[in-house]
Formats: sequence, structure tokens, C-alpha cells
Amino acid sequence: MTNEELPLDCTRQIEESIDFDFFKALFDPVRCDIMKYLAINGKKNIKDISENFTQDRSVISRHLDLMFRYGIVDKIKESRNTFYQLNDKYILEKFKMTTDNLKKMIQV
Amino acid sequence: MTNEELPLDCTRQIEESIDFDFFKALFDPVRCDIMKYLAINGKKNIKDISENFTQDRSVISRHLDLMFRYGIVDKIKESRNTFYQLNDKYILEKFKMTTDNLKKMIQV
DNA sequence: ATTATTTGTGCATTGGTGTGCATTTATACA
DNA sequence: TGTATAAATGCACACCAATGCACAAATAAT
Repeated sequence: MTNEELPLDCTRQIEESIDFDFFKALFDPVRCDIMKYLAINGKKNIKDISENFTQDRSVISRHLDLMFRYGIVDKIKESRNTFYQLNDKYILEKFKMTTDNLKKMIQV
Repeated sequence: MTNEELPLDCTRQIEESIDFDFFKALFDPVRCDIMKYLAINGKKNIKDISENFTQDRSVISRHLDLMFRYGIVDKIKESRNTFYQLNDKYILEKFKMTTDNLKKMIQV
């Protein structure tokens, strides 16, 4: 391998170690608050969730949709209601994976 | 303990498990890019770093200062130069701590 | 059928902050 | 002392992503 390939390889290794998009989605201020609410209250529908926030229901709805697309929450559609609950196992798994990857990268 | 105290206790437990401020600081788009740059290039001064970004040097300087305040990077002042290098050990430690805390919370 | 409830979505607005410029400060060098 | 280089900081601005409103769609209840 030439030296010129090293930075590229290093970049790829970092990108593979940390799911930047996932964590960027997770650590948005409003979504952190939604996360905390769901951690405490379990499975809730959009109406109940949004009643605990200053933002409009539509805003909370869109945040939850984004969180669902990143696997942060589970979505359960029941009749008129759309329930969400925290996918804590998946979040833990993400942190665990990142920790393991970083360990490998740093302790060479 | 009464039932009314449970949510408060739960909130405290979550706040203690995840350093939200740290991770919010870490997962800013520009700061993620600076992180990657430092991971590859090691110890660099503000001038060198900012030459690799579209943003003004002053902007990069402010981002690095914030990263330093959160322990993400080390700051080394040498004569005219202010060098920064990634505090990878601390970042790893944060992920490890969070992983352990979440494990404790979830697997009860 | 009609009304009520919950959610989804298009669109205009806005305000928060990230940004760049200009200036000041600090250090090095000749 | 004067000049050059690097960084810090005050400040005003632009931008754009988050937000809220309004309406539509879907389902439930009566």
C-alpha cells in the first residue's frame, strides 16, 4: 500500500466506526427531550406526546417520523392512533458497536 | 417511595446515563468533519485545519474552542500557534460509560 | 349520514445561530 | 522599532431549518 492511500483508508475506517447520521439524528435537542419522555412514559401516541411539548403536534409528528426512520423509535399504527416507543435495545447496540469500534481503532 | 417520585427518579437516571451536552457538541456537522480531519492528521494548528474547510478561520477557531471546552480535543498553545489534537481516549471513555449505563438501565 | 378524533402534509414564515468581516491582541523575526 | 504571521473577539447579517397554520385523509362513534 502506498502512503497516499492511508488517509482514504483512515477516513473509511472512521466512517465505519461511527454512524454519524444516526447520532446526529439522536442528539437533536427536541428529539432528546422526546427520547426522555418516551423513556419514562413508554408507548404513547402523537397526541399525548405533543401535549407535553410547546411545539405544534405536526412538529412533534415530523420529529417522531425522522426518529423512526433512524430506528430510534418503534412505530405502532393502531386504528386512528400512531403509537411510538423508544427502541432502547437498538440505541444501546449502537453505543456498544461504536465503543467496540473505537477501542479497536485507538488501542493498536 | 411513592409513585409520584418515580418519573423524577427516572429522569435523573437518564440524565446521569447520557451526557447529552457532550454528545450534542460532538455531533454537530462541522465539528464531525473537524473530528475526522484531526483523526487522520493528528496535531494541527488552526491555520492548517481551516485551510481544509470552506468556513472562515474564525469559524473553525470557535468550533475548536467549543470542542476543547467539552474535552473533545486537547489544546496546545505554542508561541503564535494554537494546536489541537483529538482526545480520542476521552471520546472512547464517554461512549464506554454511556454503553455501560444504558446496559444497567435496560437489562433490569 | 354526521360529527369527532387523530394523524399526515403542503406551504409560508421566522428567529436563532452559524457565519464572515474587521479589528485587536500576541508573538516572532529582521 | 517596524513588519509579518497567527489567533481571538466584537458585531452585524443572511440563511435556512425548524416551526405553526390550515387543510386533507382516515377512522371511530353516535
